[in-house]
Amino acid sequence: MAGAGPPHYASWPPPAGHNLPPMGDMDEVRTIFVLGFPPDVKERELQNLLRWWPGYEASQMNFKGEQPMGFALFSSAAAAMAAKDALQNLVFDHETNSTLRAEMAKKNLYVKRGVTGMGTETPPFDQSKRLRTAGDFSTSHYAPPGAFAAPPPNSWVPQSFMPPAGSYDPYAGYGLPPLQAVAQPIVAPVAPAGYVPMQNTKDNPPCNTLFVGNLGESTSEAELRGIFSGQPGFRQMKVLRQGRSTVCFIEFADVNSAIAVHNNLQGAIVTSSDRGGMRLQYSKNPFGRKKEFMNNHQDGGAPGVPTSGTNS
DNA sequence: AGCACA
Repeated sequence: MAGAGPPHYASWPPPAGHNLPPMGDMDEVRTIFVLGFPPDVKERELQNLLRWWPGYEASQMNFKGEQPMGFALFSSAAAAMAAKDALQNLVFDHETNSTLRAEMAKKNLYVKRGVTGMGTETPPFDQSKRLRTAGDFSTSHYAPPGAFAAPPPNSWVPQSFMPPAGSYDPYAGYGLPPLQAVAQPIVAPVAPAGYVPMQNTKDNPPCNTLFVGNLGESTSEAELRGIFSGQPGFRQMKVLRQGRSTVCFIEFADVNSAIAVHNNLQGAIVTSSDRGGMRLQYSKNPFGRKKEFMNNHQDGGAPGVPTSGTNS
């Protein structure tokens, strides 16, 4: 099973800058996945945030979970990557301490062109009951209606950034200045206050999602996020309040990242909790995967291995 | 100890 599975992230062109292939292959993932929005975010906000970006094609906000999830499609993997980096750690809303986290999506956002019911495509994550796109963009790229003269200040938008009008070079804006320097993470990395020996009986087989237990009801999500969000491979986390205790799920990009954190942070003290150290276990069900029992006897034993999409 | 989301 240790198969060298197909890479989740298609191999991008190296950041050499100018040797980029003209308009990436169509099978490259050129969609980003953005988390960290405040719960009251509007899809329009995502669109207005991204439509300035070179190569932006469409976006969609998914409100299914506790946290809104944004997806945005770009004209190429390079453009998507650049936008992803630009959004990384962007403070979206100071009031709610919302800091964005962006990753490459696993699949491309499916943009419904018309209302034609070709519903066989599978957009990232859940099948869209709620497929929304940028709306009406009949031109190859979105041309702003002219309402906005200047991008919002204090943001990632480089000065040289102008929505291209006629000739469109998706790489014009690439090789951008180090944008991360502008957007400071508000989720400061938090080092655990200390460690407590934690015996972990009854763990599950390793997978890319950790289950965090032994957390008191007072446990602060911010502290957890501070501890975990900086860990290599961190994808997302979800906190669940269960009466007088709290549990938390953390998804990582791959099983190895989860294993590392499982070992390194075992028993780490969570200050806001009143129970000392946290217990880290592998989740019974990885993020985004349903347990399949009777449904699929063929795939009985690899909890950590997502059935990577049949990319047709 | 407590395992959601799809």
